Amino acid sequence: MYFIHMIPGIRMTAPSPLSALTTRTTRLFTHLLERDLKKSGLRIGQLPVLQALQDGKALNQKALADFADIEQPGMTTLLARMERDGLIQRKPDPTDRRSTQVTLTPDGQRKSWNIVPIMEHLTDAALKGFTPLERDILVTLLERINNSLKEQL
Amino acid sequence: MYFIHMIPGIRMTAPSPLSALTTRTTRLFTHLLERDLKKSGLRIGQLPVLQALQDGKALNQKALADFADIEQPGMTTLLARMERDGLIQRKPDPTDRRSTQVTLTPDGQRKSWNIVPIMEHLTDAALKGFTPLERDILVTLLERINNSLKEQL
DNA sequence: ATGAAATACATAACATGTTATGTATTCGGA
DNA sequence: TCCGAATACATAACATGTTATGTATTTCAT
Repeated sequence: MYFIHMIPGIRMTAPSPLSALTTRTTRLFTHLLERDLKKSGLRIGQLPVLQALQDGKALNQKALADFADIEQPGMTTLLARMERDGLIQRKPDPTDRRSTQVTLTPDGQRKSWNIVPIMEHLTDAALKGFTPLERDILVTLLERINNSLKEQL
Repeated sequence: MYFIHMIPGIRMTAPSPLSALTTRTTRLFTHLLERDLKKSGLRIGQLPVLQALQDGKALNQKALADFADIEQPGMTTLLARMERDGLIQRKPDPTDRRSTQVTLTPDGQRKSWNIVPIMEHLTDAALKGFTPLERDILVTLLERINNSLKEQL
């Protein structure tokens, strides 16, 4: 049986600038992730693309934008930089001349293997001292906020 | 007496890409906040500056950068845009010729009053259905993650 | 008192994202 | 079948942030 007051440090606070708190957390994650990815020559914006294409899949740019949850022009410029840096390849879709098939280069493939341990290490560091229950509570509460915010769209 | 299982929707999950969850939440906050601020002619990056100077205070750019938790060059360009848009004024510090005193213009002052209700409304929407206890738990857990991540810097 | 270090600001180059808009191709209904 | 709508991508302009670097001023230790 778990009691909420068993969560270390729990205290009753005044309303907090919640968006500022999530923003700071995200910027810390971003900063540390960029630092760790640097050794592999990767950038944080590239992660969703590398993840989506890791198993050799070919996707078009719209599908990648949807996967990464960014707009299409953002994906276009991201892929231009990744192509410039030799991480991906684009070739025309033979079945639809509007569309472009994107795949990882061998170098992109190789570098993508570094991502999982880096993410795991950082997540472990972030959740240091968390019980599995606390982690679940956090995820649940964040997802509830996410859903509430999506209703505002 | 509170039991953790009383938190609606609580369930035991596999480890989640926590940074992706906080990033999505932050981007939702940003998107909605930008939308609401647009009516007042404000942008999200301007909020810390308006907040720091709201009561007529004059701060130099370094102090504002520290307050906003961004680097100095980012604050320089932000203030250049805000000056261009008539929200702030810069004048040389008479006691230190390296330094610039930044103050809000009357227009900046006036617009800054719109911020608090907008933030409150969005926070209320985000925390819809949260008990005060749940809000406190979320803040506590996020602050613990923040502190753990800062140790990694 | 002076010279090295620290501080405040600016600028350049860049990554990452947005909205607005244009172009080419494909799809689907009259 | 053909024309208008939808789709895929590109480009421009911009906001927001970063690191690297330069310049001017101030501070501080010898």
